[in-house]
Amino acid sequence: MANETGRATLREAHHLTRQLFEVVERARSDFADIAAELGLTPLQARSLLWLEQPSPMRDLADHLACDASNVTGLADRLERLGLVERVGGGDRRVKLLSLTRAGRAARTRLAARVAAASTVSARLTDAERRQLDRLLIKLLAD
Amino acid sequence: MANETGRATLREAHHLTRQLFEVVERARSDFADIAAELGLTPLQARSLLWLEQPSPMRDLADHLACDASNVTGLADRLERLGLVERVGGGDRRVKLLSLTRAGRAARTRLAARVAAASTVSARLTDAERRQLDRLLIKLLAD
DNA sequence: CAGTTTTGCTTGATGATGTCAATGGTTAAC
DNA sequence: GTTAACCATTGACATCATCAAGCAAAACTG
Repeated sequence: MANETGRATLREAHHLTRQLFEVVERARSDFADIAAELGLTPLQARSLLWLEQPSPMRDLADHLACDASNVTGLADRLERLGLVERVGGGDRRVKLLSLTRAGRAARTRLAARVAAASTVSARLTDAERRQLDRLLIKLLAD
Repeated sequence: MANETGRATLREAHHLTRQLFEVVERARSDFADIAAELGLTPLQARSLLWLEQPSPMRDLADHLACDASNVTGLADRLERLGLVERVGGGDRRVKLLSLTRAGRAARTRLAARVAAASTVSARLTDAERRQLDRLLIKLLAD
């Protein structure tokens, strides 16, 4: 690890990591732009897209991998924007976040824009996509 | 784009994008952990690593791709931690951020930990790294 | 059944980061 | 030498993150 090859590998790894970050950063930025077009933050847009079905706030917190108290504020803002509403479920502890009519419209627009902008990997051929898939799977293996 | 192939491609692209995010998220999380070990936020750690030479706050703002006013607060916090200090350069408008002795020590520790944890692509063979490099370059092409 | 624990949501405190607009001091450009 | 551009700071504001505390409802336990 202290020889020439080791150092070269480290530099190379760093280079690859930086490129990976750049690709993702670009995708993230594209998504943020789309969200901003609808006056939403990325997190709000992600929530909207995920809320295909009325869902417990707890589940949304899990999906977003954030604290439950965070979702309270998030839901407050989305509610103030008229995009979601809190409705009761069977369990009276639980509040389901349900898209309003306006929320569904926003979600549809979001989805369409995201799909249209999903050119991230449109630059790759089928074979290249399969290659990338294989590499990413290897990187993500436990 | 409305045929079977088009739809399949879209799904596939989404799948790949999600995997890319996951890889980067893992790397980001690893970095955040390392930063946290030194009581730093990721942004503070990035700044420290970048401050190899005393540099204008403006340059740091450019590197971090954030507003200059943001760097003021960032520098305040790093200064409060005793890791950097503001020193004057030739241009009296400019303030250089310069690592203190403690800052250099922290930077060294950070760099070592980052290098050791840079196993993100250590799971790939040389050939696979070259493949990944080629694919990422294609994704990043303008 | 009664008492304890767990769960789901909210609230409040606190901190880091992001934006924007305005300011003061300095340099550069015309 | 006046004007324009630049650097850092400040203040107001919003978002997102964590943490601790609290309440109500459910689930579990003896």
